[in-house]
Amino acid sequence: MTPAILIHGPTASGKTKLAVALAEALDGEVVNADSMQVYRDLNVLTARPTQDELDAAPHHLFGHVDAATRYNTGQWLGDVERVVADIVRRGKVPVLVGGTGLYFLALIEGLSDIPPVPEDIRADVRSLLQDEGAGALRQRLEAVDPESAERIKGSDRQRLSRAYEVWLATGKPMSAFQGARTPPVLGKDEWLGVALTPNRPRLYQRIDRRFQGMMMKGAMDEAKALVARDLPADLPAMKAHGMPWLAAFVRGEMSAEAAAEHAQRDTRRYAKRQFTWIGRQFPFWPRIPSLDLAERRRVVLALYKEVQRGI
RNA sequence: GCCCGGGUAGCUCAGGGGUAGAGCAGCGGAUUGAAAAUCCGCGUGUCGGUGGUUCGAUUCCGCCCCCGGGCA
Repeated sequence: MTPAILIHGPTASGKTKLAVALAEALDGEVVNADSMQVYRDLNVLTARPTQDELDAAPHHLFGHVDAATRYNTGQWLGDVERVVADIVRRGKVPVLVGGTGLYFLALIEGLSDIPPVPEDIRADVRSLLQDEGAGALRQRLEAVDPESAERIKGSDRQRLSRAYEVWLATGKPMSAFQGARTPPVLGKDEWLGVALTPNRPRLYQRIDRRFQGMMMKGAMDEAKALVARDLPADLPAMKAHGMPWLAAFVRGEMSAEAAAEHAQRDTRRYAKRQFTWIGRQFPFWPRIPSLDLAERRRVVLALYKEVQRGI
């Protein structure tokens, strides 16, 4: 098949521009691999591609989910499998781009084959966590799935919840599922992964400036509209960088300046975690430290040619 | 020029003759359907400079430099 290109890198590293440039050069189509850019209600705030960029090449899985939905890795994997298959069938090059490392990991290594957990069970566990706390949830989990409980550190509410949900839904410990994985959407020779790794101080500067730019492009209106929907605060979409703080500003609980500072700080911290992820999970993906678009494009196209020759 | 006050971590500051803390920022790590999430861990330092007193000075003394305020 036509090999796909996977572009990963910390937030504000210029992934979108590079993806569009590559799609144009290779007659490709851009596919979103970012957990927040899927939400329709979040455009400016998640730095989705601009109209010009959308016009330059076909785009998929951007803004196709409502903010009220609890979208997740499994759903994305299903969506992306369908989209990539279609792109390949039409003889185009899939260019997957995004900041969500877990999505890429699932894409190339598969996920444990765990049946979907019904929403009512998930809601039960959420309220259990709310009422009893992480410690109690851990105790419950220890009783039914000691192996997972052992593996999950501290009061990691999310992983404790997930493991307990799986047990409630399937009657089996999550650890029993984790030995095997679903076949990956992209096999070993079907993709080229590259990681954008700009200098950190410069990236932090870009993050801070980009947020200012978002504010000028209507981020506040976007936040207001989302707040007006009065959705549960624990929805993924409500946790997009800046949303909790802008929401606090909208409610009159915080100054705009403080909200901006918090949003920028959260984003910087996220970029730091992304660096860790790239370093540890994708140690063999070629690094591209340059911030220059033409240089990046040249490097990736050269790598891509090598991959094509190898197939 | 004179008189005060201050120069300690990236920032705001505490401390005080036995080479130093706190908050924020930051750094390292984990990561299997919430992942822009969630969690674990870590003070990162010529205590402005230079002489002196002292067994020992970031701390006390002298001089110098810088910042703020006051008087001229």
